[in-house]
Amino acid sequence: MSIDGLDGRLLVLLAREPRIGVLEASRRLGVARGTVQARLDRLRSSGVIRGFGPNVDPAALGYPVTAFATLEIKQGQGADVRAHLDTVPEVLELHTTTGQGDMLCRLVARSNADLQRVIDRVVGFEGIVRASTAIVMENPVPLRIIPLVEQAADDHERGHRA
Amino acid sequence: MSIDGLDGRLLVLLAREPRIGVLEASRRLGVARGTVQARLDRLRSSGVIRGFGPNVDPAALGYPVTAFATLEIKQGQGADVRAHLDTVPEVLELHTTTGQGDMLCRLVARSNADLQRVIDRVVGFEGIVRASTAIVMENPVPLRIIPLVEQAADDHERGHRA
DNA sequence: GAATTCACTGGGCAACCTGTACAGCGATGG
DNA sequence: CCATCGCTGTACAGGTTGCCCAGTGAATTC
Repeated sequence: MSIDGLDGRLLVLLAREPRIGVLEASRRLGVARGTVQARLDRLRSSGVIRGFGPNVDPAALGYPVTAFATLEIKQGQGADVRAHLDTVPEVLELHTTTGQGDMLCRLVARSNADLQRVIDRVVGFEGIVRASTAIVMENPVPLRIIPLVEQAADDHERGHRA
Repeated sequence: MSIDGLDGRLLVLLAREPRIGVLEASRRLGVARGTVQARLDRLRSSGVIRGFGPNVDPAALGYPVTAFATLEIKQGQGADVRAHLDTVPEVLELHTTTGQGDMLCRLVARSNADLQRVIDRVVGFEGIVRASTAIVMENPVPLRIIPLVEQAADDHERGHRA
């Protein structure tokens, strides 16, 4: 699946002003409404757009502290550890990785003190050998996708022109 | 800012079925439409809901490889490095952290080979002393917020009942 | 070269939803 | 006891959605 310039502009538009509807988007993009509708359907069914879930800010929920924990897992305990971490609400995401650690997870907590409780809960589990935590101080680049979308669209255009 | 049970149910509902409107949400929650509207306004203006941007899947855009890079920065070069990384589309997010590394960033690439190009571009910059990269193999817990929302709502309810 | 396929356009329709406003009502708190 | 606050139920106008269609142009196929 790849996207063309119109898809790219549509995605950027939606990312910047999520509240606009299909009609308004078609006006902004200078195409017919049906076109926008068809593009959106295609982007959704092809999986490029997973959904339009609300972006909830953990800090506003009372969890202003974010941290990343690298976990080392005892051989063969991977599945158990995954299941365990899945039950901890403060674990916002979990990845298994190559490298010295075996897993990397993103945590949030109510305070630095509370982070200790979260970490204890995370690592207090048979199968986790060691954990090293890095507390997030600043977030200079918040999770974003627009630059990548623009690049993907550009690549496609260039490919056609070439 | 904290949320009560109704806010929690509303957020969960929106997370599960983002396409439903205010009217449908009010029907599901068993409250008046105006109530849902007021709650939504409050959640938005208080920052709990940042927006409703589309969730774009980098893999579907042609970037199926994800990696986390820990960067060590030369003293005083932080701002320059941030500005540099901000210009790299494959850098999806960047955090400054405590711990042995100074920064942690999430990268995507078109392939493992392409990841080398991305990393070269990321670290090919005056001010970055060392980088260690962990490639993501699996993502057992994708970025989520619902469990935390439920816990925050429960906490609030319990606080009132107590 | 001709036929076919495909995406986009521009239009129309009924049904629905949104934004906004208002009065009534019960609970909360001073 | 009174005022405030949030929720309910209702109403209205306007915009939007989902869906349909025929026509056009360009690219693909035979």
